[in-house]
Amino acid sequence: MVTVSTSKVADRTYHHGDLRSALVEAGLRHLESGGETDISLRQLAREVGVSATAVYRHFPDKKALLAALAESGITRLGEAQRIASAQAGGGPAGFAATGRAYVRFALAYPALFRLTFAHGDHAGSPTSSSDEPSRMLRSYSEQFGGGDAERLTLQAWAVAHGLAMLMLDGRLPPDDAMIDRVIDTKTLFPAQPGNKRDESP
Amino acid sequence: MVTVSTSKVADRTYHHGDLRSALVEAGLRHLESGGETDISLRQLAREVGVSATAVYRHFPDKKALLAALAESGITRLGEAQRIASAQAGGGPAGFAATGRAYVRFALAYPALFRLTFAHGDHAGSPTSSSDEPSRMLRSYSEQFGGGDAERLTLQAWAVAHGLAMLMLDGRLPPDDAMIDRVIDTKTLFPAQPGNKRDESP
DNA sequence: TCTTAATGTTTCTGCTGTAAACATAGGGAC
DNA sequence: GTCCCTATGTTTACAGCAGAAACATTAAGA
Repeated sequence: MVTVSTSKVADRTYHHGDLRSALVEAGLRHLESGGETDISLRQLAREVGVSATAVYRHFPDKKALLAALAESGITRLGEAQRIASAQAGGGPAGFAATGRAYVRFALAYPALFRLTFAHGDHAGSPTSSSDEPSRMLRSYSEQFGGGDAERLTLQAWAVAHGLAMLMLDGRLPPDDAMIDRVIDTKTLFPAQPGNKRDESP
Repeated sequence: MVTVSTSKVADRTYHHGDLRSALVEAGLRHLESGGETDISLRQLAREVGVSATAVYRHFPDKKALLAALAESGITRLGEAQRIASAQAGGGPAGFAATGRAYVRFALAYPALFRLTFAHGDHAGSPTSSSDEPSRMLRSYSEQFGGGDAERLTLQAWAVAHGLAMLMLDGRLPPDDAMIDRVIDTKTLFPAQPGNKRDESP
């Protein structure tokens, strides 16, 4: 009577199979489910059903795990922005939509958003970054920046990021209408033809 | 041979004298001296020369101590902004100066700045706050907001805060010239007479 | 002088990240 | 088929943390 295990799922074998992915998934679940920023390696390991120190076979330290999670955060943010941009039909409205999506993403996944911006490896301005949020921002700014694309890039990013952080930190109420009012095409980049703020009726 | 102590200073008595202030001062020293956000109660207590749990006679928990430190942070930020505003001679230039001072303060005292915005008790927008940074922001926005003061308040705050956070988190280089370029009177609130961005020569 | 309230200390619990030594399995070389 | 190597687990241990509970000391007022 041999206890050969032919079932290949949930078998509690000595080796987990794909612990790295499991840890990242557990971490994401944790981050998405609540506003709690703190993540405990041991807790994560417990949830995955593995000893605390097993984590170190896949990540040199906690920071590395967090960095992996942060990467997922950027990806998801990019998806949200791409969808918002498309729904707005591109153009100046699309640009504004990516900004609003940025803030709404932060409010929807506070912990993930915080982590994303606290633990990115990534050095350098969006001028040199290749992640999707940066690329979209750069692209739109070049379209509507009117000779000073970089300034627009920075201002647009700063407004969205600042609004997001202030709302996350309870400095401003997480008001949806307020997002629309602050991230406004007309007042934020009025340099475009047909988009001037001084046009009188 | 009585060991009566008549000296009233640095006597290592059982009772510290003013432990609460000493803890806050030690905390501030800690926050100002480096970029490290983490503060340990025990370390603070050690520096002050007192047992770890003595802290709890003056603060219900760690959060409360951090909140006290955060309050100091707001005060100092306000001072920096008031000076900058005065040096710029008030007006639109003064407004921009408060914004730049905001970002420079963040870069100069990263840990203190972070703490200030992470652990403020304070609920509500700057519309209702009475701290000096909020009052200055409100006042300037009403002067130059041109009918939509609240929007200007929010946008100005968001730009400064966003830029500060992005630089603190290593997303943008802490470039002094970049601060000047992003927080720019002409492009950020162009609604003022004599301050239009579209005036052709 | 005696009592009491404020403020400090010791001791303890349960949590954390992580280092070191050991255990187990799966796959390739013989 | 057997043997050994390597990847990936576990156990154990350490130091540091926040905070609760019980006890000690002191200053001030009745």
